[in-house]
Amino acid sequence: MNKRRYNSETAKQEIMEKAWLLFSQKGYSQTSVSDISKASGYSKGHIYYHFENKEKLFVLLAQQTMKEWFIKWMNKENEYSSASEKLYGMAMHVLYNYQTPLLKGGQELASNPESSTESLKQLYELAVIPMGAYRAILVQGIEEGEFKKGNVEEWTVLIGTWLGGLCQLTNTQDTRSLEPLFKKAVSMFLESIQN
Amino acid sequence: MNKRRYNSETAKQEIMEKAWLLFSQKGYSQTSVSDISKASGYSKGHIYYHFENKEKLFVLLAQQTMKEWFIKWMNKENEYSSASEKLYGMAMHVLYNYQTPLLKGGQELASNPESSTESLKQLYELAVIPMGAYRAILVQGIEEGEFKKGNVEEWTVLIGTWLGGLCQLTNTQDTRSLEPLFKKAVSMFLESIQN
DNA sequence: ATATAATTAGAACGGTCGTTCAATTCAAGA
DNA sequence: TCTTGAATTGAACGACCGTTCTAATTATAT
Repeated sequence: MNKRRYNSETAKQEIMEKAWLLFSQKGYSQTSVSDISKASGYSKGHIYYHFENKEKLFVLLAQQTMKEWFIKWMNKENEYSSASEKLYGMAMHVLYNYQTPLLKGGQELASNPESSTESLKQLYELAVIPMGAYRAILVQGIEEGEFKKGNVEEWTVLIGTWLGGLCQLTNTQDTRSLEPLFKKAVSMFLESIQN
Repeated sequence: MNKRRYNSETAKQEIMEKAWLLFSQKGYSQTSVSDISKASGYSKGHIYYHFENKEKLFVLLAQQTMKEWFIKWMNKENEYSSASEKLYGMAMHVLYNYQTPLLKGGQELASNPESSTESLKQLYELAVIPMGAYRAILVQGIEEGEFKKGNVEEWTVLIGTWLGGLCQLTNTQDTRSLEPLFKKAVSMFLESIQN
């Protein structure tokens, strides 16, 4: 093959994009570095020029994905005023932006005894982010008298697991068609916590 | 090694037990046939004497697990009379008997493009079983006037995803300590559908 | 023009994977 | 006792894994 010279940074970006796609589709261990090489068009050696190893590449992508998810939510949050509206908005945000396939890869990596402890820690910290966002909404609702005074931690976990569970459906169903279901979940949840 | 002769059926059983354990702990692709061989004490060749291949072995275990889950529920169901009680009972049954780790392996297998279509179909049929059990409870509740007349299919999916999402917590938290959370989810759900 | 360093490809490495197979042992029937 | 076939092993196979290394190419600075 020719050793053309291309912008190294865009190369890195392209590798990350293709890797993200493959990890999402096939999971962590079922995606090989060769797969990423073929899909991106860059040699295996070049991938290792940019990234220390497969595990670190994955963690980086997971972090980036979660970061984008959070920033995107922060930008959208102000569109809603009441905590109830925010909860509906969050449900839609989760439906359309929460990348369950990639996180599934994270569980895979996490359950592998050979994963480095540092990666495990980093992945764990990732899971905390959405919970924080949920909690913030619930706290606002309580403070403004919109929601009852209740066990915030419990509520946070409950809405988190519900939305997470619903997200699994995106594997088998069209995203758009799931909107009513997500909204229904929120409305049922609100029935219990609203004043 | 000596080629001792042992009861072949118990050998098969022991292999299945160890395989089940490993698949649950490490997932599908991270569990090798060699792992199963070492853990069970039977040679690799002997595993292939009993099972066509790794994929079929896994599907068999998944089917068996789900079957047992369902039978166990059927036996327990009569302990509860009202549909509401049954829903609480089901939540506990799911918490203590729903083998998420193994099903995680199922998702792994399902997302692998090289899995045989037959295995995929069999895994999909598995996911239907618990939904049927949830639906039955909801239908009973409606027929006996305990629950509102509502969209049963929607309710089924909603309680199913909620319980499924909550089950993920068993990966990081003690099962016993999750009881209140599961019960709280059911009580919130009931608030919305009870007459 | 030359030297140096960054970049890129692809072969090579040691290992493991799922699977197959020949060889062997054992139990039971003839 | 001899034969047959089921049971069992472990070596062997080809493929692929993540990673490393060498060599080649190119850009840049001198």
